[in-house]
Amino acid sequence: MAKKLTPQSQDFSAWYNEIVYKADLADLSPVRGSMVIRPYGFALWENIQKNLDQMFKDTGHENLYFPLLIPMSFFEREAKHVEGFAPELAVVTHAGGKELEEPLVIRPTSETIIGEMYSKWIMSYRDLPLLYNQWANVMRWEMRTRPFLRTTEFLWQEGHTAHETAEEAEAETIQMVNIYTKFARDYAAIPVVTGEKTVGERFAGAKMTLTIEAMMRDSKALQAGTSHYMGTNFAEAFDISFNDKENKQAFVHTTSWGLSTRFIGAIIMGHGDDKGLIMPPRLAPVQVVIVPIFRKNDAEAKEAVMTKANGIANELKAQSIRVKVDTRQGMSPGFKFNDWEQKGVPIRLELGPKDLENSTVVLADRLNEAKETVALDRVVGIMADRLEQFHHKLLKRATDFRDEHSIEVDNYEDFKASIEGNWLLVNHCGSEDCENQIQKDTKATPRCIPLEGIKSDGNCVHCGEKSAYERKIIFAKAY
RNA sequence: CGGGGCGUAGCGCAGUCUGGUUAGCGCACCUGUUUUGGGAACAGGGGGUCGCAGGUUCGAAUCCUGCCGCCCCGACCA
Repeated sequence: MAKKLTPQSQDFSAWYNEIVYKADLADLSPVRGSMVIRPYGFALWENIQKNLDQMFKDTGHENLYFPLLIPMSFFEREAKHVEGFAPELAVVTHAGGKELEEPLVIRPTSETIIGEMYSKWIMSYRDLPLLYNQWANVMRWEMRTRPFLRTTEFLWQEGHTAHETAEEAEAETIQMVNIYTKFARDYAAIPVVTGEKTVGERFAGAKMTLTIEAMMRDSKALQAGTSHYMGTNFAEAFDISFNDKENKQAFVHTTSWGLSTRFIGAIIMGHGDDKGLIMPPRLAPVQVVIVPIFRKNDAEAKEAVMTKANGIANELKAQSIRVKVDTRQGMSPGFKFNDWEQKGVPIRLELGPKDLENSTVVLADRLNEAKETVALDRVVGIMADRLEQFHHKLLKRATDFRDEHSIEVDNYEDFKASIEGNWLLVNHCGSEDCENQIQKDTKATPRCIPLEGIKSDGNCVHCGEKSAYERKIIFAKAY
């Protein structure tokens, strides 16, 4: 713990790996590529879950649960889907001491088994729309893994809806990406760019993929949530048909949308600095930490300080503020200050004998350099407002950073010169070959066609063909 | 699967080239004392199949053979 974090500017990846372990978010597990999410990390995930879940329910969705194992044959029904996932499937071939007749796949996503069940449940237009979501774990056997960003097993929610018409399903797809956008901005203080994936970057089997893209502090992009319109592809593969109002058979239009524990990676890299994490207050496991200060052999002072610290904590709890009193023994106050800064707690109160004499408390804000002294009888009253301000300061900081590192370029020389450290807004022809050449050249990929982008119909930044979109699209290096 | 590297205490490493008593250092951990308002100091202490198996030798962490595992870079990906 005494060791300093590697500065972001020196080695961003090293910084990331160190802070994940130092802040007690996660630990390595014995199985390659999978991790243990520790209480501090899991509390963050629980806060993500709780708030997103409410947003889903507010828009009419219900939760349910599908099983982990899926028959292998299901993956062969939708050609593009199997093509997309085949290399990264983990397969169970033996159980109960015998080889299974048909191998079972550990779900990499649940479209197929959900399709199977929906085909039994949906008979009539009266059964539609079907608006379900599940919180689950999934497995994808990735080549290279990193804590939270890409682990073999990860936690997520996957929403799967079925609709009567394309229009309705598309509206759902857009509604859900908008929920992700709002969640990222209003809870995580991350100003994502929302847009559509190009054909080459679409989800396996989808007709439209919408994404939220977040800029990390090294200015690389992280896809933080996606919402897909599947058309009738899955309905046709799994025979999800219904009788419409005219008593004609029709296939349903389906959507799916997901946000995973990767989002924790977005919070770490989107806000963190050289001191460690910076937790967005609305999701922070601990919003306020109180560090009591006293000498071990001064029982009277200890008693007075602890009583006051617990008193403040109880009053904050009564306002539903998540507060912790650091009662750990044998650690110097300086150590504790650094420890909580590393963990990214937004506001820290330091309370010692000197403060009690003056009826004050020292308040340190994770985003400010300077500390301030606040009257003891005011500190509880200002806290909710301080946390609100913290959220807005954090969001502004991230928004300014994103905007400073987003630039328009209109020729390939400038593209190559500025791709390091920036998101580039460019005209593009829409060809997958052209995308691939740019990636080979620069490691940058099309992140999205922003929903609210700069209108433009110029020529492709790389090949000079006419733009395929009526707006500029974002290219960036990504995680 | 191509290229590179590493397996010695919970973590990070030295020792291996040139075999030799009890395998060492830093951090972490335990006990005590003094400390405590920005990562405390001192003293004492616990903890090891030196990746695994075999071989050479009076003697192997060190030399030989085989195996296993992990990490980094690339192609793939939320």
